[in-house]
Amino acid sequence: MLNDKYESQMKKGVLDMLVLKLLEPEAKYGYQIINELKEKSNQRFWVKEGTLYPILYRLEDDKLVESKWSEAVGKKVPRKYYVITEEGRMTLKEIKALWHEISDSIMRIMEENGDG
Amino acid sequence: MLNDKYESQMKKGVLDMLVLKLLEPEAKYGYQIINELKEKSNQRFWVKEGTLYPILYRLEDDKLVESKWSEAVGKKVPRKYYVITEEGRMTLKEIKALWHEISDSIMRIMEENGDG
DNA sequence: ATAATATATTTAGCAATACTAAGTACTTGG
DNA sequence: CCAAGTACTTAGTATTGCTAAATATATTAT
Repeated sequence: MLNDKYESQMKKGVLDMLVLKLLEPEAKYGYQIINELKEKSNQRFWVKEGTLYPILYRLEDDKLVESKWSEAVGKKVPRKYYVITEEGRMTLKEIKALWHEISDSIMRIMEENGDG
Repeated sequence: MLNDKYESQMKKGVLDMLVLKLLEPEAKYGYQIINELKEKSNQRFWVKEGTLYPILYRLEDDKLVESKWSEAVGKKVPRKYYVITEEGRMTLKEIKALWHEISDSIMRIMEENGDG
């Protein structure tokens, strides 16, 4: 399907932003982020692990998040929690502003009448 | 600059849509499309030739546009005009709807308060 | 005339990122 | 015991926007 191609391209760049946004209120682990993304977007951002984890590693390389393994409480599977950094919060604000500017630009062009 | 990276990623997928949109009212040639994109987006979509022409070739491969060289009127530089096809018009509608859905999804997540 | 700028298209190669697919490993329910 | 769910990792691919340069003609300035 042609639309699938456009859909995955349109997601580029915004996934980082969405992940940072989900981490804004509190630290979360990978699997949890995947599920929240899926739910909050009505299944539109249904990313596989192979999509999310590389994003998290990138954000960590860029110092926008930090990770900490959970203490072994009981017999739980270990979880790697991601915490947004101060730099991450500032970057999130910038990316968000950027996204609004770009989508406003797109909207202006797309809603224009042919004779405008 | 970190933002430049996000900006070019965020443009992915939407440039095809914008080009189709500009071709909707009438046939245009490459250079003209570049200038209109630049003007109508307040210089935000200031694409280089190496960005636009491959997009046009792709759209042509996908049968969404057709191209015709201009007749040699006087001593004008030859121009290759791109004409949107019927399939292109239908696809434009679909991509536009898709873009609205995706950007609405993004908006919903981004404007959410931390407490849910 | 000559040089510089604008118009106009083409192409090679790079970097970033979403995707598929598979693998590892532990826990829980039937 | 076996299947399904949880949780993380990694290899490899395709797409696409970008840089950069090459080609060629037309117009404007010196």
